[in-house]
Amino acid sequence: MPRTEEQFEKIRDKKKTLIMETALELFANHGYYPTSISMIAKEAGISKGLLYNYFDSKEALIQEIIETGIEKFTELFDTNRDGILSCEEFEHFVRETFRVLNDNISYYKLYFSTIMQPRVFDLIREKMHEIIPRYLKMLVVYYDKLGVEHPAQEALIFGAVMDGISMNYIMDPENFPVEKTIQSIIDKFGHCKKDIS
Amino acid sequence: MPRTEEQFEKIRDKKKTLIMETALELFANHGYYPTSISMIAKEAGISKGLLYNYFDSKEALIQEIIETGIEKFTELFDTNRDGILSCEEFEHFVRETFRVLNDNISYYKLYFSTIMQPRVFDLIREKMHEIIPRYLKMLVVYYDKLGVEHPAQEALIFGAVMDGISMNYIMDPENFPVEKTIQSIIDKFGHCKKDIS
Amino acid sequence: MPRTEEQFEKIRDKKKTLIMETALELFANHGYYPTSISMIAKEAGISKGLLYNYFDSKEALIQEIIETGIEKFTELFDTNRDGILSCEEFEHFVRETFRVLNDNISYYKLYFSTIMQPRVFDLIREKMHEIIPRYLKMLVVYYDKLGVEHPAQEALIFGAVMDGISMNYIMDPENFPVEKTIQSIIDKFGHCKKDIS
Amino acid sequence: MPRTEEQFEKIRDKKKTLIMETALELFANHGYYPTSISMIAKEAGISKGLLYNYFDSKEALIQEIIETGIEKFTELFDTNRDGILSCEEFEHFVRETFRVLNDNISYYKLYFSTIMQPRVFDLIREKMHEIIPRYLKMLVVYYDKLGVEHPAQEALIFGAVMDGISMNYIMDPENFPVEKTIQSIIDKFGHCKKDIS
DNA sequence: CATGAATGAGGTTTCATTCAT
DNA sequence: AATGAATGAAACCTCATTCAT
Repeated sequence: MPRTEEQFEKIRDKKKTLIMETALELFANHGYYPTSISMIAKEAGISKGLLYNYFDSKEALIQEIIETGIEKFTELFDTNRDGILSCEEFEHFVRETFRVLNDNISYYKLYFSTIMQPRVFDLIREKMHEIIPRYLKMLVVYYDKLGVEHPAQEALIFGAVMDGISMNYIMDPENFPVEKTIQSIIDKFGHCKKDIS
Repeated sequence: MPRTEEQFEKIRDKKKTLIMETALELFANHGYYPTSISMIAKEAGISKGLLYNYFDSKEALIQEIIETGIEKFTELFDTNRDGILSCEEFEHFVRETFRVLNDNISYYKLYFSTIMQPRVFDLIREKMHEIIPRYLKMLVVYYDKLGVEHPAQEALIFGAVMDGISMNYIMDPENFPVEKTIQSIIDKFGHCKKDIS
Repeated sequence: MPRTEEQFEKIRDKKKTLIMETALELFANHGYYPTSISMIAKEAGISKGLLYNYFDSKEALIQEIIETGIEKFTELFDTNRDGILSCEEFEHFVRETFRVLNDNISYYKLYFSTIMQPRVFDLIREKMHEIIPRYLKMLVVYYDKLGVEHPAQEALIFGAVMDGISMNYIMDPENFPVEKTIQSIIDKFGHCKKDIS
Repeated sequence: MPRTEEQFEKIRDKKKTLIMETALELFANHGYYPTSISMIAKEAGISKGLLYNYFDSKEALIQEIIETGIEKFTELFDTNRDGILSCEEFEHFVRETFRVLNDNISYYKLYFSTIMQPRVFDLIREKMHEIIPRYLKMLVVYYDKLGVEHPAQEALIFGAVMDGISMNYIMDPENFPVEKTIQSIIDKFGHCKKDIS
């Protein structure tokens, strides 16, 4: 009995996911260039040829890995969000960031090791230029609503701050003072009136 | 008549500097792995062989480039500093950071593109583990003196924030709101009493 | 449809043998260092890259060639031999040595050109230290049984003599007086009572 | 006061000897190919350039080293010898061989590591073809005079035997049974009537 | 869908040799 | 006589990619 179309697709999806996850792990821990296609294939338990059945090139592979990660990230933050952020949601946003980082350590290791590499960044430049403004705009609106003086600049600074915090968290999650940082960030960049109770 | 020792030393110093500067530029703009020894040699106008007269390997080259940069950085910040920071000096520290970044854009491009790459970071791990604690300690003392509640954590967070700020500045110096950021950082992380005048 | 495991193994075995035989010939006739991987690949009709698919390095290649030869040699002499040599077997041993040399001229050219080269000998030192004592012991027992005065020393000398004979034979097999040498060796180092008929 | 011609020549000779001895040591212990000109110059405490002032090439260097050794060897054995060997002189010849080997371990290490290497042997082939027959002839005459049946073949065999003995002695002089070997060789290859006393 | 042998361009590195000083 | 910076050819080796099966 031949497999149905769906079954085939399921197999393909599974293999593709396997390859991407294996590659992500290796890219994150050894770096993009030092990780060879051979290593990935061996680690995933498949042949090099099969890998090329799923990805046109090593570049296409990392591109898809990073883009998928970005999409997952945006999905998480776009749920029920129309671009308008409340004070509670700001706190949620910060907390959620740490949760997402923590759930995808390898991915963000790769992300930060890659984001500043010219050749690799070229592969995702467009995607980034499409995503980032959305978040910035959201923050600008937020700051504007709260009466912050230079909302665009404040948004930029906040973004930069979150980058640094995330990078440092990723480098050594065990010893990073998550809770204190969240409080600090909210206090300093949330611009919310504190409850006097 | 052979050249004198000094003449040779002068030649060596000049060539070594030339090689390092050329390599830095290329590493910064293309990345470490995509930059080949051939490219560096051609750009520097020397033969591949000569490069190996000055550096044992490509790794040794980037290692020396990064370490030299770190040393230059520490020299700048270590002058007349016994580890005790005043409020004015804190502001100076933040301002100076931007100046140093701006004067060494290529170097910091390389630094950030490299710092998260496992293989490359291995080459400078020790150096880093020797430098970073010095700065953290200085900040901890500073915060402690000002009565900040968790000085060590605050220092870590401030360090992470400066990383993110620096990285974003380096990626696009033209459009980064330097002055506003400096103010913001000092306000939020300086913990100094503001003059009411 | 992919090739079966056996098909792959067959291909690998064949190629590996081809490479080793080609390399042996070149190493023997030009020397180890003057023979480049390129020469071997070209002579074998394959790409350089493929050679590295079979051998990790040039050193690994010569190592395997020499070790394989040593193993073949020991196999020949270990058949039906429990370490006890009779007078007839001593003669057989000497004769067989010439036959083996003659059947593997290239190999022994390589062997003798290599055995005294420090770097190369390092690669097979262990193997040699494992093989040689076995043969010496056999000879010691043999001489001891025949009542020779210093059997260990006699064995050493005989070994040295056979080395020299073999080396000279290899250098110019055509003009070497094989039969006379065999007789001479047996007479002088066999220590057997001659038949008086 | 300018140096005299002789003084210059003396300096030249001294330097040349220094280079040759340094090179011999390194060639013997590391091999010809693995020893670089740089290593030799550094070890001898001179510049690479100066070395080329004395030797046209690396090949010329080893060639001169080996040829000088051969000449020294023939000088030793040619003194007061018109090609006629007595029984006592045969013994002397064997003993002398060990003494010469022992006094020039490095040289013979190099000699044996080199003699079978095609490229290197080419450099001294002529010299060898000029020397060896002289010794063979001397031995042939010797054996002929003693009534040995196939003097030419016996001479060849004896030469081969001495090669093997020498090689083994050089590889591990400490543990080689010199005295016993000398006796053994004289007994077996001297063909002298033993004194019955 | 799946394999891994095979390729070839290009990478890093070495080193005998030259040459300006 | 002496230096060592400089060259360039050629060495060893890697690896993304292709392809016959």
